[in-house]
Amino acid sequence: VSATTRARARRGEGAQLRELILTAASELLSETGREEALSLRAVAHRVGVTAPALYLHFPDKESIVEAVSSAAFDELDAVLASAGANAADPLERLQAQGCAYVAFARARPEHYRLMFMRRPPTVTQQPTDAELSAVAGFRHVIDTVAHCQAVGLIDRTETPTAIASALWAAVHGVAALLIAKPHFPWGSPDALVTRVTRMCARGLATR
Amino acid sequence: VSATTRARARRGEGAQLRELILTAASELLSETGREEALSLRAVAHRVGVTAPALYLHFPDKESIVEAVSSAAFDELDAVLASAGANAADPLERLQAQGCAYVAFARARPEHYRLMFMRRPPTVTQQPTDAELSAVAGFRHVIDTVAHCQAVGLIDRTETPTAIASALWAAVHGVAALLIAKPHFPWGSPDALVTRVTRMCARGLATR
DNA sequence: TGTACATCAGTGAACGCGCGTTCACTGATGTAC
DNA sequence: TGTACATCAGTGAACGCGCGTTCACTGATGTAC
Repeated sequence: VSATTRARARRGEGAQLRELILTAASELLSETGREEALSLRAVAHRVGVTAPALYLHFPDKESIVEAVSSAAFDELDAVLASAGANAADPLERLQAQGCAYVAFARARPEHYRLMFMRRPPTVTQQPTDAELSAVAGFRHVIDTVAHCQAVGLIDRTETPTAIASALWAAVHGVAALLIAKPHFPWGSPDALVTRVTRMCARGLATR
Repeated sequence: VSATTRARARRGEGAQLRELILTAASELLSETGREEALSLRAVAHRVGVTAPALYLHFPDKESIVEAVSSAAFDELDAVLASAGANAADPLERLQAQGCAYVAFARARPEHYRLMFMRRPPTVTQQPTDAELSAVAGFRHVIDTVAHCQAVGLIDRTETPTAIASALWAAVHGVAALLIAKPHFPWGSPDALVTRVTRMCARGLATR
């Protein structure tokens, strides 16, 4: 919202602007909670620069959005990597990862929308950077599932990837509904997320 | 896409246009798969009328969108009401309802987006018609859960509504992910949905 | 040490576009006398 | 049975808006001689 003009960068330091653009875009997304608020003019204004200056670092708007999304995927990756690190057993760790996932989504709802709720590009193309990062974060869940299977907490009739996909879908559902229907009478969001993760854990556990 | 002009309605029959508008809007959504394609001009053109004519029946664009969404909620309600009617037991019926839910979402992805993945209005207002319809459809799931509890298939430590919410979240996750990330290597979508519903059913079932 | 010059990091104005919406109007259809 | 009139179901042109993007430019900064 501040409108002061940024001092021009020195020779060779133009690349600083790139980071400032991404930060501004990300903050704009968090603060307004509306993807449409992320216009080139708004981003540029927040940085203290004019809109065409953004083209010095990005070929078009879409690539700015994708860079923001990609950074958010990295963040989620870190969250999942550390979640439940000190859990008593891997099945508990799995639940902790589920809770952390939803917490991330609720903390950054508009980023989460960008990451997981956007309309896919109509052209069937290569996986984007963002999609690859998604897979990277997903890896932590697959590993935990495999660990559960290794110690006999989950049986081995299905692959870790298949099981992790099912879990992902379930927690994504919680995250997405809480974001899209915040006024729905869920009772407490925390209760919903623990209920779902517990239901999943029970459904997977060996008897 | 056809451009022929529609014959003007006779006196007193202007209300026919309302239905035509809703049908056109709904078809446009299905065919293009893009909410942005649903512009007043596009809808009007498809009906064979000029854009201002839409204001004869709707105060603004938003109320057209909401009417389309509301109709879709009614459809989903019907789907859930009849799904798994001939299941062997209520727990199986619950799974059938889950599958039917996802099938609906996949058959009408853009309608599903409107219903469940849209940004909520910033003003915290009364529940919309659409939201009330959502509750109506949700009722069928709550009933099935209650039935399961009545016959001892699910234990009674939690309320039917709480359990149904958890189930809704889980299947919503499947639907939403399949819509938003269709190119992700899920394996077969059907496999994913049965895996999730089975996991949930097992997680809820009494031992 | 001074000066001409290339380069870099931007600016400012403008473009075309599609959008929701408004407004004054028109012309066929039915009604009253 | 004929005619004036009100009403209804639209039309056509225009509005202002914000958007992504382009383009010619400027002026400070560093470099070569």
